[in-house]
Order: sequence, then C-alpha cells, then structure tokens
Amino acid sequence: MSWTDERVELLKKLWTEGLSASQIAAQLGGVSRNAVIGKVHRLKLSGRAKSVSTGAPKAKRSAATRPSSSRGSYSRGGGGGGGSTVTTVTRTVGATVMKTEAVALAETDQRPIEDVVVPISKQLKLVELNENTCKWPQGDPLSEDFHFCGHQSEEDSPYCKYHARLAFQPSSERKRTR
DNA sequence: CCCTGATTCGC
DNA sequence: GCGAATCAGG
Repeated sequence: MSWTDERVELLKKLWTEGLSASQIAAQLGGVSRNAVIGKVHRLKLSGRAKSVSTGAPKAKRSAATRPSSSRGSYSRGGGGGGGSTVTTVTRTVGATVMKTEAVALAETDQRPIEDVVVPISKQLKLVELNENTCKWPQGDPLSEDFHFCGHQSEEDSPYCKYHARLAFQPSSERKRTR
C-alpha cells in the first residue's frame, strides 16, 4: 500500500482529530500503526494536542543495541470484546459531509443491512457477513473498492479483536486517574 | 499485558 | 520515502 494523496489527507485529518496511530492504521487499512507513525513524523505533524516541554529534552535513543537480524512478519491475533453493534462512519467528501450508519447484528439473523446500511449500490463486495465475520468497514463508502474487514470475529462481537477494541475503547482517554 | 507515541536505520 | 524493530512510558 502506498501513500496516495488521498490517504495522506485522511491521515492528517484523523491525526488532527486525535485518533491514535493504530486507529488510523485500521481505518486506512493495509498499514501498520508503525507505518502511520512513521509517516506522521515525515510529515512533521507529530506534536498534535500535546505540549512539548522546552528546556529538558530527554532524547536518549540508542539504536546501537538493535539486533541486525531477526526481521519477521507483523501479525496480531486473539479474541475478546463485545457490546455495541452500531458503527458510525463520518467522512468528508469534497464539500459534503457524509454520514453512514451501519447496523450489524451479532445474532443468527442479519437483515437490517438491506435497509439502513451503505447508500452505495447493493451489497457490492459485502462479503458474507456472517455472525462470525468482522463487520468493520474499510475504505471509502462512496468508492467501489469499499469493503468490510471480514476477519473472524468472536461469537459475542461483531468485530474481530483488533477492530473491536478500536470500536469501543476511548483509547488514550482510558488512562488511569490517580 | 494491554496500550500509546518516538526514534533509528535497513531497505 | 517507507516501515519494522525497538524504546520509553501510561
């Protein structure tokens, strides 16, 4: 996956909105959170809402300790999560703000899709969408290549583990209060 | 252990 | 330029 102009714009937008790197990575699809962070740095828009303390820089990164081998694949797996079944996607297309609501059922019955979901053509590449299929939308709902995650989801969750935590977790906001 | 961003460096 | 590996922290 390359960084097209559109993808970069979305990256900037989401980053500015305060989404985490992993969230953005999932939204963009096809890239890891590291890729997102790396791109963010290259675009020189790391700071965000954070204030950088001036006067006491603690840059002590020593890459000399990094092993020169051991390159592997990046994969994640597991299960868990569960709760909400409604996903709201808000995208800005040109000068028009589109809001798409996708209702997904985790039961043995899923019909409401044909009524509420995606204003585009039919179900297009709407895979099978079983109760064990992750229903996380990927891509632009207005585009032909719009599709769903489709990965195996837990029986109690409409999403796979990765998307599940992205869907209902305040992320950074959940930092413990003390 | 889960996550977050930051940095370095081989490609 | 890209992103995996790694670090440092919550």
